[in-house]
Amino acid sequence: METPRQRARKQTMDDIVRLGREQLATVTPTELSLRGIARELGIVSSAIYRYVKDRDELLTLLIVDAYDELGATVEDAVAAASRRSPRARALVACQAVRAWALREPSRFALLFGTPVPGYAAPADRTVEPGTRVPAVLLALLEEAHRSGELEPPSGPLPRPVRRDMEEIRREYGLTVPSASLARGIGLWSALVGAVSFEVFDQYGPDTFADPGAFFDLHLESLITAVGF
Amino acid sequence: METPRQRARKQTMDDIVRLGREQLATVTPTELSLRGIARELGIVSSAIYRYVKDRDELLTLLIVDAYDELGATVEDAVAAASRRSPRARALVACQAVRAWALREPSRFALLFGTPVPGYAAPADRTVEPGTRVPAVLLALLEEAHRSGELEPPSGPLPRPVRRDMEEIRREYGLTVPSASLARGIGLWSALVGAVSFEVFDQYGPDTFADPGAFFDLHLESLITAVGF
DNA sequence: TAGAAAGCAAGAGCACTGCTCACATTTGTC
DNA sequence: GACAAATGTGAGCAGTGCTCTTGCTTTCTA
Repeated sequence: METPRQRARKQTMDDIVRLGREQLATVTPTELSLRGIARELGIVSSAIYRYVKDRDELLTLLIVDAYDELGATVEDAVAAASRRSPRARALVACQAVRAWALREPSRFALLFGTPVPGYAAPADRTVEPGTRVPAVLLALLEEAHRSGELEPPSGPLPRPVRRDMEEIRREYGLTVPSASLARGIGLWSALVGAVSFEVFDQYGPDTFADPGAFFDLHLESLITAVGF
Repeated sequence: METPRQRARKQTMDDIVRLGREQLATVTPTELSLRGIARELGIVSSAIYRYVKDRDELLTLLIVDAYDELGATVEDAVAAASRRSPRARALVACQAVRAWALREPSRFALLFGTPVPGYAAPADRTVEPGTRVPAVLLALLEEAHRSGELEPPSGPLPRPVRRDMEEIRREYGLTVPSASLARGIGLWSALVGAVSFEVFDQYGPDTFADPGAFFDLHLESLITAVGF
C-alpha cells in the first residue's frame, strides 16, 4: 500500500542522496551544500528541510550509503572467490577495498578521512554497515583458524592486549586466538592506511609507476604477518 | 636591521598562525575562518588580507607549521635515543609520531586526513618539511643496513616494484636494498594508518582499554617485517 | 462525503562566510 | 617636511545553513 505521495517522497530522498554523492566528488563533507542540492532538485532552498533535518542528517545518509556500497562490493568479491583459500580471499577483500576507494575517493574520505568536527555518527544507523568489511575479514580469519590454516604469530602477547582481545572474542563469539585477532585488527588499520596514502596522494609525487604492484606486495607482507 | 614595522608584521603573522592553529581544534581545515582570526586579532575583517592572501595561503602556513613541529618532535625523540639500535630508534620515532598525533589530533588531520579539495599544497614550501619524518625513518633504515643489522625480507620483489624502488634509491642516493626500502615505505603508510585509526576513532567504540599497548605490539610486528 | 490533519512548497529574513574595492591613516625614508 | 609604502576601515557582493510564516494539496478520518 503505497500512496503517490510516499512514492514521490522516496524518489526525492533518493535524488537527494544521489546529488549529495555527486557533490562529494568536488567538495569536502563539511562543505556539502543543502542549498545546492535544493537548487539542482528544482526546489526552493528551504523546502529541502522537509526531507533532511539538517546537514548532519545528510551526512549520515551519505555515510550509510557509502558503507553499504563498500560492504556489498567486498562481500561480492569474496563470494566470487569462494573456492579459494581464506588467505587468498583475504587478499581479494583487501584489493576490493582499494579498488572501491580509488573509484570513489571522496566517499572513501567520507568514511575513513578526517571526521567532521561536531558531527557524531548516530551509532544505531552507522555501526552495522560500518562493520561489514571488518566482519568479512574476521570471518575469514575465523575460517582459517577452524580449518587449521592459521599459524599463530610468535612472540608473547602483552597482558593488556590479551585482555582487550579476549573481551572482543567474547563479544563476537570468536574462537580465533587472541594473538591472531590482534594481528588481524592491525591488518585492517594498515590496509586503510595504505589505501589512504594512495587516495590522498601522501606518497611523494610520482613515487610509483605501478602503485598496484607495490600495494599487492605490501598486502602480502601484512597478510603473512597475520598468519594466514 | 629590523624596523618596528617589520617586527610588528612578524608578530601579527605569528598571531595569525597561532589563532589558526587554535581554530583547527574545533573546526575542519575547510572551515577555517579568516574573519574569525581578524576578529580575535582586533582588526577589521578585510585587513587580514594584508597578511594572508586567501584561505589557501593560511592553510599552507598551518601545514608547514604542523609538519615542522612534527618533524622536530620526531627528530628530537630519535636524537635522545642516539645510543640505541636503529630498530629501537625506529620504534621511538613511530611512537613519537603517535604521541604527537594524539596531542594534536586536528593538526595531524590537517597533514594526513582528507585533503582539502581545490587546494594543492605548493610543493616548494611543503615538500621539505613534509619529508622530515620519512627522512628520519629512511636514515635509520640506511644506518641499519650499513651496519649489517638489516636482514633483507625474503621472497622475490616483483619487477615493477623493483624498478620503482631503484628509481627512489637513485634519487636519494640510498644503498639499502630495494626489498627493504619497499617494506620501509609500507611501514610508513601502516604507521599513519594505525595512528589515524586511533585519532579518528575508527576502531569500534571502546575497543581497547589500553590502545598504547596494542599500538606497540602492532608496531613491533611492522618493524620486524621491515627487517630491522 | 465533508472536514480536519498532515505534508509540501514558497519566500522573506538572520547571521555567518570569503573576498574586493575605494578610501583614510599611519609609518619609514629621502 | 614631502612622498610613498604599508596598514587599517567600511561598504558591498555572492554565497552558506537554518527558521518562520503563509498558502496550497494530498491523505486520513468521522
